[in-house]
Amino acid sequence: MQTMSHLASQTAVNTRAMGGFERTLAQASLRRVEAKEFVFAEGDPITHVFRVETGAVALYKILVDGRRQVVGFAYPGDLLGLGAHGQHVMNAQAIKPTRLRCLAMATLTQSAAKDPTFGFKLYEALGRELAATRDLMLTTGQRSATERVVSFLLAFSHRSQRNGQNPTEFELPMTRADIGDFLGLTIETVSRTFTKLKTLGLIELPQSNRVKLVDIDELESLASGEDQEC
Amino acid sequence: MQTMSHLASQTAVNTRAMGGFERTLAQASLRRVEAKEFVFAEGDPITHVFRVETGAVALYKILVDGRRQVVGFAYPGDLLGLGAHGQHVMNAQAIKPTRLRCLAMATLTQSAAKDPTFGFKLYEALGRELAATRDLMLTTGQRSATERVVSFLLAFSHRSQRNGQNPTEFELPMTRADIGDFLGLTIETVSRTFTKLKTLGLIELPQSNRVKLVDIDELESLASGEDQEC
DNA sequence: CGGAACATTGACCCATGTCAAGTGTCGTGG
DNA sequence: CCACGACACTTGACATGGGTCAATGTTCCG
Repeated sequence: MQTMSHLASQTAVNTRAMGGFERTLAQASLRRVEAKEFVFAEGDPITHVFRVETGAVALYKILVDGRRQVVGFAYPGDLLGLGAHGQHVMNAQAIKPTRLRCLAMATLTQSAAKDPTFGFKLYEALGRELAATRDLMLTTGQRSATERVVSFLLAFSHRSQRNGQNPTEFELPMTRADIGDFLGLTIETVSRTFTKLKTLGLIELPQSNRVKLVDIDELESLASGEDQEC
Repeated sequence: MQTMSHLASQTAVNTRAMGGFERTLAQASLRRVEAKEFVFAEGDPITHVFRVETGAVALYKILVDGRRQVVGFAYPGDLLGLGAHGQHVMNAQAIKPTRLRCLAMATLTQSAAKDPTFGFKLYEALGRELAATRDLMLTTGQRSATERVVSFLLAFSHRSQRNGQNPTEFELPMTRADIGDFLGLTIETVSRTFTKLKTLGLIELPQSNRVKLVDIDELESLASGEDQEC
């Protein structure tokens, strides 16, 4: 299949294969944020682009009545703050202690002006982001609660595998509320779905935010219609 | 507010303020497609970028079990085919007779290589697309059926206004099924919601795909939490 | 005129939301 | 070391919005 991105896999732009970008970032300043601290908020002027070094960040929008849509999570290697102009249109909040590289917007635009391929690379990176967002939309728009949760777990598993970590057992850095607001479900439904999957013997939950995938084949088939990665 | 895009407003990239792009496109070849004809399909190699001149196109993905997610509609001025690499990851199907300008991918990459700002412009255009997609996600993920339908109608109204057309009465080029698959609702729910809005005196339906917005203020407040355009 | 495609409407039901209670787990302070 | 509160998570009972299935209506076109 041609799809290059998976649910939740690339909700922020990854910097692999972005050439000179790595070099520029290596010497960018480092910033630490604690869990629950904001990297930036909706309405903030855009001054920097960030790359997550360690930790994890949730990206979300809020409706006036308080409902929240998490549009993605950024993990090590992911970029934050691309794609918007002038002001941020969403909130970026750390969900665990996080270190970030900070790259001034001015540097970014300068690079784009000098290197004709650079802007194009940004474009391509955003294209991947867009594909991931659309995959998520497919999930939240068309799938049942179980399908959503299973897709989410499998996506996390694939990400772990790509990063050379254990794809069958991992720690979820986010709360049930974050997962719910990401998948368009309530906390309770997320919790019940986890319990159901555990009862079916498809997963284990040694702790509430540690997940072990027991029967991946069955899980894959539960996430019916999944747009498989190649 | 800073949001530059609205539900459904920019689901495909618009070419306004894209400088040399206009010039290049003006001499690009023209293609006609009939209603229901595909502009491209998932898996097709990407050979061209298209700009809608007249008509309308639906963009969608399909799950293996047949469920469909419409991710957007492209209207005159909108670009189709940006953001993907190698192969198309979705289907683009005309929903009425449509004329398109066709621009070879090769031309696009050449322009990007020559003009350092061109790639950056593509990036910015995709940024708007991404923002629109996230707005849609907020809608399908967090809102009730009524809120979704009303948001959709208001977005269409705003688009009409921007294009100098009547913002209070317009013809919807798409079917109820298209709207449902866009908003994550069934045909029946879309239909019932239209009927309800009509009964409440908020809209009129002279024909089934012609809508008149009667009480826009009340509609705006029904689309609660709407991320207003500035 | 007949049929196809689309839209509307009704009856029913179920998945998921809502509300409420109860159960860890962790960190802090006595 | 224990008590306490804060917070996250789980579980249950119940309500309901929207899905499903089925029938009917409408429009359009051959």
